[in-house]
Amino acid sequence: MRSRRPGAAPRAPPIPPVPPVPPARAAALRRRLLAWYDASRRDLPWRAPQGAADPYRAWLAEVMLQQTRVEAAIPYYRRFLEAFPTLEALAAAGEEEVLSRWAGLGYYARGRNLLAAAREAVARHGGLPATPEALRALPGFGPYTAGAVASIAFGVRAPAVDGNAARVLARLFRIEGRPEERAVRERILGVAARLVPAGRPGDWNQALMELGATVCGRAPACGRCPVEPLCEARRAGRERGIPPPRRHPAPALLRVACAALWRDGRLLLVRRASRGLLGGLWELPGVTLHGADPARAAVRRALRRDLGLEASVGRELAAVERQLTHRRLQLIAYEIRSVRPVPGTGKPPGKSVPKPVPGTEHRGRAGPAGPAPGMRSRPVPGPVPGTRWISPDALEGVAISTAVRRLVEALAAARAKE
DNA sequence: AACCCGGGGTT
DNA sequence: AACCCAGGGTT
Repeated sequence: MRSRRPGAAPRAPPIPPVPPVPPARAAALRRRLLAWYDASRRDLPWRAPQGAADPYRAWLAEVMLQQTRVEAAIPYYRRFLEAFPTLEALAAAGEEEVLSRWAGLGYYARGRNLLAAAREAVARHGGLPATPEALRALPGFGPYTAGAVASIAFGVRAPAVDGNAARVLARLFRIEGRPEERAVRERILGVAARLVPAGRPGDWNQALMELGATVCGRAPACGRCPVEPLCEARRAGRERGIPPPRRHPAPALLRVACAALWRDGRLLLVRRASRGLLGGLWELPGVTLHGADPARAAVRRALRRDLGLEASVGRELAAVERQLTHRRLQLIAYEIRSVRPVPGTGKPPGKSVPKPVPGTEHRGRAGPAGPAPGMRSRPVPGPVPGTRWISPDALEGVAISTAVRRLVEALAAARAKE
């Protein structure tokens, strides 16, 4: 520590540089970690027995693994690959079809971006491009996924730093501070870029992540760690404090009231807008409640505005509550006693629909439906754009969130008891 | 930089 | 209940 000379200007705290990565240390880390990976890597469906992975499969796995644990993604990966075995098959698919295979996985923009990127890759490159820069230009490819696919599938010497790798590297090089801050992130990325070996970039990146997932977690098992002797956080006794935990505000409550419209044992579903919460998925027609909104009146207004239906709203039939990361989602379904078309709105032209507060809208449709679906009378049973009737025991193939699935199941159970 | 986006497991 | 997960997009 050098003392400041009298008269010298007080210096702002220096920006910490990327920690040095001596070649000998890099070589030791690579040797030990790759040996450990060869011996104890998990047998995952998208991993080739040896060598480079199939680009399409590696990409699909990476997207499904975004913010999603390996064990949770595996069954989805198998089913998705069965439906869309190749990049070309995916590119030729429809969004509804893709989203129905994604249903339950969450973060549905991943599914939509996956389809858009597949189409773009086939059209512009005749397949997935090999460089991180070209991949990065496709929807759904951020820095991590671009580096992961380039290194794992194409052998490009690019880093791929996910949450696991970031934690491992921060500990190995004792990088203190919050990884959300740019300076900290740049130091981690700097170390990562210097460490990737030219020989086995994909295995190296996966080894870092694998170590973070199985050994170097929030509560690290240093006794099983192949690089413990090289870990500066461990040497300083700081392994448990790096990285510091993030804090999130308590999730807000989102109350949604909806209508259980039955016809011939089937329920009416409407489609949500493709952006925002649960974008592009099907749900019961309804509305988000604000404050102490009376639920039944709100449902009545929503049916009139969105579907052109005059309805009599009955009692509560079912309710479910789901915990999302950032929301407590509460769904309440009400009985619909009778329903008839609002006079004069059978063929609404460009009727102005009140614009919902962004992020709180609970209708997926651009405008009112055409012919009203009658309950007893059956005026025009033809399909209405943006709506569909589904049987509760035929939910496979329907793009529907877990929350709405639970609600539909509860409604079917309540109906069965009558 | 801050916020949004699901669902589920671990501690 | 807090925290996290093979992150990316938008503002």
